[in-house]
Amino acid sequence: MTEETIVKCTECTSRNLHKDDKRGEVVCFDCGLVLAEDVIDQSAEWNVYNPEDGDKKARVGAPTNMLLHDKGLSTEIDWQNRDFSGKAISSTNRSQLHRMRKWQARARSNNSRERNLQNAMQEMSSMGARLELPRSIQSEAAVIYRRALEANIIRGRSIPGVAGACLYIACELAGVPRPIADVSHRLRMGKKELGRTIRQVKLKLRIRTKPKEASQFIGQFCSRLGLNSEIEGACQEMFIKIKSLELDSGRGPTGLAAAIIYISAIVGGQRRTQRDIADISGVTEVTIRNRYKELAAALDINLEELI
DNA sequence: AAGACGAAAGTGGTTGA
DNA sequence: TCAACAACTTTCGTCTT
Repeated sequence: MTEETIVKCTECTSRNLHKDDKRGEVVCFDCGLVLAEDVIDQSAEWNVYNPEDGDKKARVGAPTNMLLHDKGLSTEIDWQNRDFSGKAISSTNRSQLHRMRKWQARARSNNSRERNLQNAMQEMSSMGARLELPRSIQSEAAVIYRRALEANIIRGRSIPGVAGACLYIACELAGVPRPIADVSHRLRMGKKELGRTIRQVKLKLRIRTKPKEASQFIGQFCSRLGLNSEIEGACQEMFIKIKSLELDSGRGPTGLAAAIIYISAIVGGQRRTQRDIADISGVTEVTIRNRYKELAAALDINLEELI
């Protein structure tokens, strides 16, 4: 109801708003502010970003949830040698208590860690929702975060920073990478810093990811541009051709995907502006231009006559 | 007025000596 | 470790629709 009336962001007055029917949210693309939401975090299903991922589609959710910082196992052990009624505890029990305290102390040293984890898990959960990620990817991110914490990577960095990096990496590992620009924008984080943190986390945890391909971005970009599956299919076909001609080597996959979509949309009679495509793909108009000129020339496509 | 264009200078990451 | 390098971004004036 309220969504209908919202045209401008209350924060930055941008008109560049994104309405997501599935989630019932209206989000400002420029500052990331959620202007309206009916339902919080209802999506537990996959967003399918490209056709090959269709068969991976599944509802998931492990019984033990990695997003919880513990499983309710915390127990406090008092330091006084008294039982619950205040009586002194017999010496026979003392050694046992002593051992228990030792363990408790050991747990205490993990206490700041636990607190960090607790914070981070909450943070990640809301970040995951903002990125519209399925639970499975959020859980994977949580696992990565735990490892990062154990490897002392968080020191000197912010919890949200590392959490964002973990979410990004989890997407990559799941085969559904998101542009850094998109992630940083939605999470309201600096692109440079996010990129740096991602690299460092990957380096320290020895996480290797396959080089990304434009085809992995085509689906998500098309859907955000409101382009139908015909156009998307044409894009994927064009990508295959481009790849076989090695026109993709040394080019950024997001920029390439953006250019492919720009061309295919015009050819398919559903033109989108360079600006619109630039906004959702996280590359600039300049890059789209450079790329599409290059591709059009190599593929011998004359766009002028189609406009 | 919006969209597209392209030159020029700047940025950060990669590579190779 | 550092400089050279390619890809991409930022910025901006200009042309086109």
